[in-house]
Amino acid sequence: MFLGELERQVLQYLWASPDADVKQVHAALAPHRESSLNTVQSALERLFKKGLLSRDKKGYAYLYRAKIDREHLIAKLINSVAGDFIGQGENSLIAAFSSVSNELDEAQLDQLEQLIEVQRQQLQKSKNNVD
Amino acid sequence: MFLGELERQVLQYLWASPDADVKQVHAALAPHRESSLNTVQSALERLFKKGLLSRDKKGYAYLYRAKIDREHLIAKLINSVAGDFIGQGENSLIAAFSSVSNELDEAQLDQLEQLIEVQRQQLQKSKNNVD
DNA sequence: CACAAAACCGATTGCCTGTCGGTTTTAACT
DNA sequence: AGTTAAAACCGACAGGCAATCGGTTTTGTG
Repeated sequence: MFLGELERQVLQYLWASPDADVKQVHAALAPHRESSLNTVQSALERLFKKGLLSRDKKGYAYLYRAKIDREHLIAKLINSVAGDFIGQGENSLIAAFSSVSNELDEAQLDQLEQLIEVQRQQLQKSKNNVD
Repeated sequence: MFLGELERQVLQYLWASPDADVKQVHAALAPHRESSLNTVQSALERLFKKGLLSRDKKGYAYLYRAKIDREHLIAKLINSVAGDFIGQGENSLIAAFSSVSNELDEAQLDQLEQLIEVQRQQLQKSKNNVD
């Protein structure tokens, strides 16, 4: 999967301001980019067709929302670029982690271990909920 | 940065068999893909222009080598797709890690911590070499 | 039902990969 | 040095996708 510059900006805006219509998105992007309203409309439609946005009619216009949050999208993108280089047997995510890990310094490794600890607690919690 | 299918296959081959000329690469890819020799040549040239390969003349032909190993390339790609969504202040790599970490199970977290440990030792070693 | 607002469609541009034929360069051999 | 075959290089074209936007159709509302 690949996203263009405008599509990324649209997504960023919708993460910050969900349930926006085309005019709002266009207005918000106007300072940074001189795209016509139709152009923004097209980007919204493309993202919708890609399954990244959902929408509901409200009066005349559609209100758009991101169907996926930033973290999950980044995870998907990482999986996508890494998966192209990693065999089916291997676990892409772990392989990707290992690809990056040898560029990290000690402080970053500390941060990482904290993230792992958080995720461990998360898993423990959902386990308890199932019990 | 984005790589096409043929470019990826070429890279994969060169990682396994460095210092190959066009004919070798073409021969190696032939079973999987029916590209002409010129097509493979173009892919090699494009990768060279992108800075991903180096080359030296040996007789008639150039011998190509990957300038970057698989792990570093994946790391670069991750940085590239993640960086588009992450502000300049933030550390893209850590942010990317955190994006993926909430999809990992306990076994994978264990693997990750091992990787971190390995990297810690790596850092310790290079520190000693400097001393 | 009329009409304005928004959605939708189609065409165009630009960029990139893959494709390859044909020409130019060049290494090697006599 | 000249010939020649091998390989590099150049240019063109197709296909796909994002961005662009004008113009037409659909549609919600008074």
